[in-house]
Amino acid sequence: MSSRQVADDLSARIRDGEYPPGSRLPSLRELAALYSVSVSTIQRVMVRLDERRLIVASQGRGTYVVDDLPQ
Amino acid sequence: MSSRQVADDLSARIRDGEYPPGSRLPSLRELAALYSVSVSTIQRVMVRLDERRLIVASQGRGTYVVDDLPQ
DNA sequence: AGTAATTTGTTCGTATGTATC
DNA sequence: AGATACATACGAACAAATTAC
Repeated sequence: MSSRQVADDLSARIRDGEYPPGSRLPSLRELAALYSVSVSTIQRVMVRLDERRLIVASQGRGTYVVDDLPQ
Repeated sequence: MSSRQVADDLSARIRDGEYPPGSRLPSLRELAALYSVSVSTIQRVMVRLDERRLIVASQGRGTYVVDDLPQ
């Protein structure tokens, strides 16, 4: 599974409210297990979501859905 | 140097015409050497530029600046 | 109050796979 | 066939934040 596919899936889940604004996403390791891909791939996924302004990552804390989704 | 810093720098160079539309960017290894970062970081940089619709990567060929830059 | 341990994101380095030349 | 190039995987080390003691 490619980083773009996973990014699109996660983006959709965020849009659908499965991960609402302000909530914390599963950790990179957890997401890797969820999607059966490597942590490296999930890192590229997170970079995509970051560029899409959907998440904000914080070292040591976790990755959070932004308060105000674009559009 | 972070992947976002490198991505911002490369984006600016593309915008400035240093890497014009249709041209091929240096290879991942070359870029890694240019910015004194690892190839892994450059890969995340490329994902950012891909999300910004500035480049198109082609396996086995290289990474090219898109013909029509956004905006 | 303070420090050690844990968690989590970030970067690094290497190896393997796939595609192109 | 061989070399080059991007894509994914894996493991390790690092840095920042939190938790446990």
